[in-house]
Amino acid sequence: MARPKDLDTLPDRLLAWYDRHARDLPWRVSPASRADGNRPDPYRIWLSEIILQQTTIPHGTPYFQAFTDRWPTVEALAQSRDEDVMTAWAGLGYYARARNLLKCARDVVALGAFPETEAELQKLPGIGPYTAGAIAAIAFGQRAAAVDGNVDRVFARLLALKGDWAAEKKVIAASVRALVPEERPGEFAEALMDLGATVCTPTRPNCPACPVADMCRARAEGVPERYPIKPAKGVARVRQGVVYVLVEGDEIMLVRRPDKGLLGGMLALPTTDWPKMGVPDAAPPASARWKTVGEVRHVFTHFTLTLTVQRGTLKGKRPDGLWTPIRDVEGLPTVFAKAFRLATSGA
DNA sequence: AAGTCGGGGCA
DNA sequence: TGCCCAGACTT
Repeated sequence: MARPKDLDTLPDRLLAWYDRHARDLPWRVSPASRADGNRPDPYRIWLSEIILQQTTIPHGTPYFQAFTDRWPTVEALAQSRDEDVMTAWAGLGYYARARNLLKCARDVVALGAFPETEAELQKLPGIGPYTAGAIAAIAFGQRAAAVDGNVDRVFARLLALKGDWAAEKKVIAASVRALVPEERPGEFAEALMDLGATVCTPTRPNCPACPVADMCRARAEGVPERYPIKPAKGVARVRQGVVYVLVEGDEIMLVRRPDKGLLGGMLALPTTDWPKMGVPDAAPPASARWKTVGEVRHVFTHFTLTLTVQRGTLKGKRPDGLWTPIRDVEGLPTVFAKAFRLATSGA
């Protein structure tokens, strides 16, 4: 794959910049510490990469601390109960990550250790092209590329890529792979991501602070923030449903959602479905005197959900469910936490 | 190749 | 409101 000759000095210049400007992150071994012979812990690198998939560092960091405090090793995590991991993950989103996290931990324990190559890592659940490259490079010093959203943006600008975004992303991946240095491949990956996160930012890139600004075609064109050029998204979709807060005494009825699909495997309140079109069929979990207490609105990636919150006090026989003292409720995904708060606050 | 899958922060 | 964030998996 051909690449502009003028990117040849990028790795050395980027690593020199990284030596002075690396972010200090809980799972990371700094350049100075690496110089002292310290190496990243593959378990912590893997865990941080899974947590940070499509997740900001401020949001993910407290979860990383909580997970490593409670499960300091992959062996400890592999032995934990599924419900405990799902509860610890509640609020982070993309819950398939939590299910795959546990599967992966158990696979790794069965293997005896984390595999060290990109290809072997990518066979594990929850580890795709980006994460495999990141772990191989950062934890095992392999010459692998880790192309995340930051790196896509940095290279879209460096090369001023104007074509179809899906096709340009392949150009970027090939360009980055060709540039990964033999020495310090992991720090090269970290440096590219730091550059994107702190200098080559989405809306207001700080080009004067960029160590490779002179190589940047978007900078030369004068409007670097115009890149990357992505296709417009479709019209926003809206759905609606009903969520039921069924109470008896000081206990509330919860349910466990099926593993597949939206909020899979998570603790939840009973609901109707929320069809793509029209209104849902009423599906209260028991016959009771239901009163509407309000609505909650929640934005998912590809639709906005409005749930009517109905509250009922049970008089007859309890339906099957996870009846839980109201004060002990934890581990609900955010949309249900909103409904729970609405129905139990001041009422 | 296109859809699905969360949640929070910010312009 | 729309976009972004250390993307992966399913169809």
